Amino acid sequence: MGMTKGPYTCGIDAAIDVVGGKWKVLILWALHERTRRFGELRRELPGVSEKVLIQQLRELEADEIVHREVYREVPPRVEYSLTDFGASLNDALRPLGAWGREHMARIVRIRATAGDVPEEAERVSRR
Amino acid sequence: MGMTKGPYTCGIDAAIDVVGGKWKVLILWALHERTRRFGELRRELPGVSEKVLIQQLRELEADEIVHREVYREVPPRVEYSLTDFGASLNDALRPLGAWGREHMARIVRIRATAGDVPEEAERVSRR
DNA sequence: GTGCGTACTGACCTACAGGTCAGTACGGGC
DNA sequence: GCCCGTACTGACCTGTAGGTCAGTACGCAC
Repeated sequence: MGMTKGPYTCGIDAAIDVVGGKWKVLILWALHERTRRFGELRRELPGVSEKVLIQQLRELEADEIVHREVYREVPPRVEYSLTDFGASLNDALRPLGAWGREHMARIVRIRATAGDVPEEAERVSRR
Repeated sequence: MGMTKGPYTCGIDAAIDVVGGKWKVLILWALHERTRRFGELRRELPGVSEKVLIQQLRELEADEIVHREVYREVPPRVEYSLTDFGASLNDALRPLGAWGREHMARIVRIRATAGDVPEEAERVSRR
């Protein structure tokens, strides 16, 4: 995804570099309500593979967004939670989530209507 | 990028589907201040290829985020601007941009320090 | 000693976003 | 007749994010 990009051109660039993985925002969303075990997270994100889930959790941990707590038991137990830093990121994402929720219907409608591409002649404005 | 994903799991998912291209947020950012010609945009986004820039502009146009105005002159002139819908998306992105700008130094520092991966033993908490 | 549940790890593969580069249409200037 | 600048288009290639799947360590229960 991102990771080790050169100096960012703007703040959004930097944020996307941190949260740009396929499942990362969903992970943040899931951890927002409460601490979760690895297996819980996997069940929470239908379609994610174990490999990628761990991978993205590790990256988020490296970025100090999530905290990983290992309990040396058998069978093993690992709990993931948001750090304060992660919580602040989640807050910053909230307006975007609200926008998406608010306009989801419109987006879906546009997507469904796609293919009705107007001819170039019609797209052009006469001067 | 996104395009025609199934029903979204949450609002952020939907928003990312719209704005998830490599250059799309930068395009929004550039158009936020003022209308731009195609060539201006290309110069504004160092590293973008013409093909991809056009592609992403077309997708944003299809999503009613940007407006494309063609002036039938020679040489051709095409101006891109934000729609009201696009402006609202830009507003929703602002907190994320602020977060990134605010914590950019930290992110860069973390990235630079990466490789100092603590041993598993040290990462584990004794109970 | 066989099988269980958990949280991983690693080799392998694939799809596709995005990059490269050459080509097109248009009229104006020389 | 030829080249210029602009805004594209399309064939081709590549890097890599992410998916599949098989394997591991660990103690406990039976």
